[in-house]
Amino acid sequence: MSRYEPKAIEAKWQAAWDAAGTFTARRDPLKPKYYVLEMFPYPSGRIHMGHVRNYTMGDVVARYKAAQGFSVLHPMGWDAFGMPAENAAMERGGHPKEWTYGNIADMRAQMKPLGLSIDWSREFATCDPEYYGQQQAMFIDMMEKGLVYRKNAVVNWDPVDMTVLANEQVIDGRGWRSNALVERRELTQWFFKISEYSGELLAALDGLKDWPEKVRLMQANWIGKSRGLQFAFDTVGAPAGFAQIEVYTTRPDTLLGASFAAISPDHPLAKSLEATNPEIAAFVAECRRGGTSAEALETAEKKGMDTGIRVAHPFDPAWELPVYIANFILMDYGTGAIFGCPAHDARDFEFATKYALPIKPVFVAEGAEETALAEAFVPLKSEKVRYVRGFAGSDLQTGDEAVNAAIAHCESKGIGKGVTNYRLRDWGVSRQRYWGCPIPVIHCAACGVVAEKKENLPVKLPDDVTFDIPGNPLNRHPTWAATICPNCGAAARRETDTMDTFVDSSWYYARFTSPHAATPTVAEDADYWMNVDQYIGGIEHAILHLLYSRFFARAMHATGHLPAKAIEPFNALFTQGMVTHEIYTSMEGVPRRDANGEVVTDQMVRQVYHLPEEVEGLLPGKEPRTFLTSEVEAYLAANPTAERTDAYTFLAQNGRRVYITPSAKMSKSKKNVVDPMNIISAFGADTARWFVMSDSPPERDVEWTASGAEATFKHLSRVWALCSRIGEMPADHKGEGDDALRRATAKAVHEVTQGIEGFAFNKAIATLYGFTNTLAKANASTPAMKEAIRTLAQLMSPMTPHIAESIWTYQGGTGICAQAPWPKADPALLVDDTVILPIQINGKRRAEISVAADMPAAEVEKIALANEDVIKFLAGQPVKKLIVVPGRIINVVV
RNA sequence: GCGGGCGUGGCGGAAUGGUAGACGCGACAGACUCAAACUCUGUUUCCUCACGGAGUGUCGGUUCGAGUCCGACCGCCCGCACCA
Repeated sequence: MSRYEPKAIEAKWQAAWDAAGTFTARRDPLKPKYYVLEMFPYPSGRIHMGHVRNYTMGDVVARYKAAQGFSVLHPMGWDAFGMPAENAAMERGGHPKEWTYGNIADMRAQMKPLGLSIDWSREFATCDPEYYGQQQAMFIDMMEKGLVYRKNAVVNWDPVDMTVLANEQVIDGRGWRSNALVERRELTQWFFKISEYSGELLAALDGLKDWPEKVRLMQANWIGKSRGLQFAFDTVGAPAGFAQIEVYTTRPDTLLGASFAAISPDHPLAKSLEATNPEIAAFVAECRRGGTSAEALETAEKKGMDTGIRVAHPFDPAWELPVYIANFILMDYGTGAIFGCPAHDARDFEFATKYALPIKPVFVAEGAEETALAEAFVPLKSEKVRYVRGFAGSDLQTGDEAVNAAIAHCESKGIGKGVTNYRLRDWGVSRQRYWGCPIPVIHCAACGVVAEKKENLPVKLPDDVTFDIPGNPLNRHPTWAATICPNCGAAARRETDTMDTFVDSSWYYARFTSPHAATPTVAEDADYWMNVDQYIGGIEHAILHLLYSRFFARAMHATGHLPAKAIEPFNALFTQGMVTHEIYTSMEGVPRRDANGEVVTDQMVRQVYHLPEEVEGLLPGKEPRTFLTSEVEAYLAANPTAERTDAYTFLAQNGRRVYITPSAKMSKSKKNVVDPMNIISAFGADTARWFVMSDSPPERDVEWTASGAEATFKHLSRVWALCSRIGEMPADHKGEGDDALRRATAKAVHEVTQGIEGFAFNKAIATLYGFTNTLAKANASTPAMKEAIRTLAQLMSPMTPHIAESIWTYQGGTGICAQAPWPKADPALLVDDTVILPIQINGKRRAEISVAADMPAAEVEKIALANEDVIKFLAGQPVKKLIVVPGRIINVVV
């Protein structure tokens, strides 16, 4: 064998796998199936290290499961609709379609050299009409099932870009792209009825045993179940039609502490009053302004306005409460109206204090007496408290008990009823954008909103659009929207909204089971391949994508597109950490200019970022770091917003000092990125794959370091050299220690298997390092050495498949390593004949003895007490207790 | 504010309640070399010449035995944030 040259062998083996169709997924009735899926990428055009880590993890699992005898499905596709393509078209011209498909081609070309075991014949992009046409078909099916509907909703409207913005696209009240002040507009929007499944989506979380606890918790909080009482106040002095106000409360036990009622500025009553009362109109308008994330930061101040209307307390018609319009009441939770109990709610307390409303405690701490409150008293509902103004249940009870008693009491008196509420809202999917899946409905003057006929699908996006003016190109296209009503045949107009791109990613996992079918799914395929056995992706999708997918699987089942067993589509979920890198900055002088462009002062210092490869002073082993210097301190003093840099080195090119900030997520703006393509061309894909799996546990962030990548390459080169050496051993070499080597091999098999099974890839790799060292030092017979290195190749193959194939073939392995059955460890070889037992005296290790593994405890005791060191440390003291844990440890207590 | 997670060498990190620091990086020493790089061999938690002692954020508890379990505190990270 010659030198280790990854470029040559990697291309060779990738071609060999392709030619043999090694990774083509097939329905095989004789094998158990295994479906591994990594969250598919957005085709930005370049892969990054995060992709490498994500897809390598999935690949390790896929290759391992294939070797275990599973029929593996490991597909790849593209989450290809979305705003960036339109933004690119607006900024640089061109068409989103060309931009997107061009990026897909580029990214595929960058991914292929990684040698992933992907069945590329199943590849698709969500912007393929074949894909989104099926999505439209399901949309229509869901309309029929009542899972899709239209309603008016308040949205963030960007008046410049003329589109709806998601909450996270609104920054400080302005559109993230246009910088225009965002307006709250009420528009008719399409919604998926995810709230219909609130209870089920919450309850089913308990069954997702192989999901991270954190994700389940985040989803549970997001769904936000609450149990409370809904009842009506009779009004006094309200306009016609508002004889009653429905309120919802989770603390009906505090009804006797009520001091006011409050309604949302968006409540129908508020709207009615606004029409006739200019003062109220002004207040309500003020509340509606902003209304985005900025406001939350700006001020938590509670504001309200007394409407003059009064309501009667349900327990005592003579007791009247004022009705306020308050800025902190949300219209779309509960009924949009509340009763305020300031004593036991922080918000109500703040409000009552401001408007001098009464604050009467309903309960006090167990054993305490009623006193004036300086702040709201809000103990856990599980805590026992003493009710001083209770009306149901015993005086001494927990909040939970009191709530239940209060609901029962009120229901028996005919005052309202117990209600379960959820925080989860219906999913608004309308987007006034071009590059998305068209909503397949038609607006007819006579028939209203009508679904397109299925035989007319897909409703394709027109190609002849321009992006030179803001707004939705579909809306201003001269002919596209013009169509005929599928119902009456009259001239009608297409819906010009497209779907949120989260819809596209809510069912792609199901489509992979029959990616080119003429229906969304095919029953036999979905039945065989679903569910996804292992899903891998970023924690950032913990809520939206994963919750939408869970909803969609249920909706697909309801419309006959998925079997019942697939309503929870992902059996196991793994969320991987990010790839991080140090950040390098230097200070650069820039002239400061006034408004006319005239230079005012010579220089001001600016922080500029540098790519890792620009920082040549960072030579390994040169200890380039020094702690804070006065220069850095001076810079920081002059630039209070600058990030604190705590170390520096030198930029070799011009001698400028470079400051190092600790690792952060790789990002283009900070230039702390390492291009996977550079790594692959320098060291090969196997090095990149091995490195991203080593060192850190996969759920945690991994720091990319140049020295770490080099170390990996060196290690693979050593394995290569070791393989050559073993290959050149004379066939009749006897050596010694065959048995020990077999034991070491069995142990390695066991530990690597455990490591992969448990998603502890870093530990599996640590084992492989250790085993390689053992093998390198061994002097066993030639057959034993060959067997050991073949096993090493197999154990390495999920991580470094190319070098593994070369070693396998060179050492006489049969067929393709990727298809060889995973090695099994002989249990007999995992147990050592003799064990070393440490001896503790009073819990401190003092000696050790070597005994037969199966030696009876009584005999072990004898040997331990006869040990020289033990005798020395005991110094004649009597032994109080002697603990022998077989195969583990001995503890002598004196 | 609420919820969750995490604190182990110079660094990334290992340790079913049973020898703390596997494995890797870095560092140090030696071999090879005219020399350096590469490569190979070895050392590397701290204190102590040594014997020995201390040690997993801090304090306390349970246990024959605690990084691991329990309680309080400190620090860091993440998620949610007017949800009545």
